[in-house]
Amino acid sequence: MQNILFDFISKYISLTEEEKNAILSLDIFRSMKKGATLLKEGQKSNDSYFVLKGCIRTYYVLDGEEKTTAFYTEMEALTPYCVISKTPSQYFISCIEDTLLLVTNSDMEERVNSQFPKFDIMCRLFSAEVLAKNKIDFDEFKTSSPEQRYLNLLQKRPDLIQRVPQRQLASYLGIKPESLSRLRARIMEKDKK
Amino acid sequence: MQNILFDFISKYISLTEEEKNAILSLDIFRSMKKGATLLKEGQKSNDSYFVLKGCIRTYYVLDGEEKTTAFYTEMEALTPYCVISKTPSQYFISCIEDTLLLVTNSDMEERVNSQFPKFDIMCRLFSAEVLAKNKIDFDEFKTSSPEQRYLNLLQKRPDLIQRVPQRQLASYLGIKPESLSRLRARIMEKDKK
DNA sequence: TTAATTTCTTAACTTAAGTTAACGAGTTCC
DNA sequence: GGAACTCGTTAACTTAAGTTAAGAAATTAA
Repeated sequence: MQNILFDFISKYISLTEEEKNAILSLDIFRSMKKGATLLKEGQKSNDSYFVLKGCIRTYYVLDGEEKTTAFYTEMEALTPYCVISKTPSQYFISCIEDTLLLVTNSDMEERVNSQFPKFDIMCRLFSAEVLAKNKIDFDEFKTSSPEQRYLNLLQKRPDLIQRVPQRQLASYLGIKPESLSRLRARIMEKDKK
Repeated sequence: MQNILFDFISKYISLTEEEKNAILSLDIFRSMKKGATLLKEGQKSNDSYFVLKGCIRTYYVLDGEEKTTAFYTEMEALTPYCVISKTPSQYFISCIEDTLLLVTNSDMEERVNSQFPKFDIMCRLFSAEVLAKNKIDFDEFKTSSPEQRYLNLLQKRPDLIQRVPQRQLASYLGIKPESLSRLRARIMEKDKK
């Protein structure tokens, strides 16, 4: 279980045994059940999440409707905006599957990072990478139609389409569930020909 | 001119005179003319940008059409994905106005950061903040209609609507220029009532 | 300053997403 | 086991974005 984490970290920095032990001693591994809620709208929090196994999502409740905007799966991290801004969260975070997470809080991070400055470097490298990738994703979203987005997802993250309920997938694609159904039927029809 | 930068940095860390001088000695200030191109599709680069004054945009050329996906104005930073991935860029970057920039390359950053580990901390804090904000922006985009996006932009970044050509604004909002024109006319009509 | 080019707007038409409603197939909960 | 709910799909209808085209306005280049 730890190995998943250390393999991931090794992509950015190399760790000594001492540093590995420091991480393990933090007791940040958390196992969550499907459906469990990590953060609620209106709530304040200092916790960041890193998914080792499973899947979590962020969603808003707008006009009584859930709008799922993002999924985080293996080796993806999320620091909610409320952690940065110290304001109540605008969105919910919950587990779509049984999920194994790292949960860290900002105090803990500051402490460890000041003890091991190397972690600052890792965080910098990791977030620069995620930032640049997010931009590409956002750009792609802006420049394509719902149908193209769906086909694109089918290529790049076929697993998501399997593991996520359709209605969540729909709002992730920026459309209504009925439109996703129709769009899928349209694609099937084309494929037949 | 430097003060703009140091004021900004002071939001994250405090700098000694030595550290300030180290930054200044890097010779990273660049003044660009309106229309100048910073990065082209297909090109490799190690340069990151930080806008001190003016405005730059990123755009793709798809089917011979320019698709502008992002604008960066005062105190906003961009590290292109090609810098991270070491692959040719998928998008262009150019100046919409006469622009004053910091241009840093990754070697330079590594050197300075290793000399002043404090900079790693700053980069970590800054990118964590930008990352969390980008997520909110993306979420907002997904959960709203083109018209809502435009009204939202009118609230949050009225300056952009002034300084940016309509057709660039349209693709930034994920629609065609004709749709933006129509949408604006629709809003005007509503306002009249 | 004029000519050329690009930009913005408007209009008519097409296409697809939003909306509302209905139905069958699971799920969850008494 | 049955009732209440939720989920995914389909259909009919509404609304708005995409497309094509044309003309006026603004920019740019000669």
